[in-house]
Amino acid sequence: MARAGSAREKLLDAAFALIRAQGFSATSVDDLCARAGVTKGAFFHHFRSKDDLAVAAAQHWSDVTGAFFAAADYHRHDDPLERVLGYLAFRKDILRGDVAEFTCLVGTMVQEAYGSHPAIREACDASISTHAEKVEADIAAAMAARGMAETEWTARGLALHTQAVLQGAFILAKAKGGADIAAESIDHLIRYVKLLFDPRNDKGGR
Amino acid sequence: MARAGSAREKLLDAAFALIRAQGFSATSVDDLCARAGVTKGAFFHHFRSKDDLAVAAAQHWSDVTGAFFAAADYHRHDDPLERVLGYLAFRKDILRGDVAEFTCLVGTMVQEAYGSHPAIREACDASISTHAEKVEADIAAAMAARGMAETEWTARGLALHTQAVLQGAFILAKAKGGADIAAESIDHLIRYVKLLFDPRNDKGGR
DNA sequence: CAAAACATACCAACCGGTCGGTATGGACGC
DNA sequence: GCGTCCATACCGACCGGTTGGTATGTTTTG
Repeated sequence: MARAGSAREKLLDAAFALIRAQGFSATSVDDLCARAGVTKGAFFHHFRSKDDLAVAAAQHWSDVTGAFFAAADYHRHDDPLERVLGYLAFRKDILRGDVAEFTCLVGTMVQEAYGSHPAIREACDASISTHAEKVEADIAAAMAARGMAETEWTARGLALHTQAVLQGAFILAKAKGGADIAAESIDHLIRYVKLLFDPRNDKGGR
Repeated sequence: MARAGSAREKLLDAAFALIRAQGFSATSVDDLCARAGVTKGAFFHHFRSKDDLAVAAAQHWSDVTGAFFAAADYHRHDDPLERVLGYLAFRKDILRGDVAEFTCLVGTMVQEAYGSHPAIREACDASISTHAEKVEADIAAAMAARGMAETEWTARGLALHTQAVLQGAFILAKAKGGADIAAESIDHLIRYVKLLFDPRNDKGGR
């Protein structure tokens, strides 16, 4: 597809930075072009519309974050539960720098687009769901390894819950202007997962 | 202050509906006036700027939701833990109708405003924090009633975690276009709180 | 009647998007 | 190996409509 360093790549990178910091609507095409160092002509050569850019950015976000998490070393654990807990610890670890540097592009975008831009909503949903499925696989393996068959919750539901906690933690971080409460929320999530898989609480509590 | 049915009230109501559905930036002053059935003159008579409207909307949101939750009947329980669980069950109960009808105004707004509109960020933070403090009071009472002194988590941290889960559940609901996963996430939160207060897991697990 | 509450008319800046054009480079006939 | 052809990548002036905001009335209310 497009070469690295091309206008398309630069516009996508600019979209990551600007939309995460200001939101989608508040980011103009001119803003994106200025940040990417290209002109409007280049923008509309690569993207049919601003909405089209949003969809492409969501897909690119999936690719970039997918590779990022695939390269993380929590996958080394043999025990799938350790991989899940390692994943969550990793998510906590990367809460560094400015808020806009660790928050989620698609989580931010879907809030503005879900009602009026179906294509964007769908692309964001796909990004979140694809990521959740990887977590789900480890959760399901951990359940199977422990013979947990009668839980009143599912691997998929718990995987999506982890994503909800992360997205919510980002909102609190934005509201309070720092990552501290986000980290605390992830600690609660880690504690919850440990409790769920604790033999004393078989069947998921109660 | 302003009478009910006045232009100010109508504009604030319009802000609730439009911003929850489209976000803050995508909602124009003209949109708000049209929805409220007033003119621009009325808008700028009551609010110095669009940002000013956002701050007022966040404060009004605090008032309205504060009264709404104060009137809910989970407060009847004598056991503070039952009040906490009743609160969460209530939050799950009110996930009805369109997504824009049950999601959080300030959670939506702070995503677009945190970096560039400090006054709005602050107003949203105040709204979330004030609400969380009421949950915190019941959590703290429940901990005291059970003599839980050595937990590695605090009442405030858990209260904020409940808000993070709710905000995250809203994002997933927006991404997926329905309330189902939001409800499932709240179920996980309820299960977590029960586990935390389960005597078998004293000291908060591990 | 004075002040508060609204309406009307208007503006400059900015918005997403279009359009005619150029620069580059690879494919292909000869 | 050289000119023709064409697709891709990119440029930047420009357009009509919309934006937040203002200036100046008119109406309502205490």
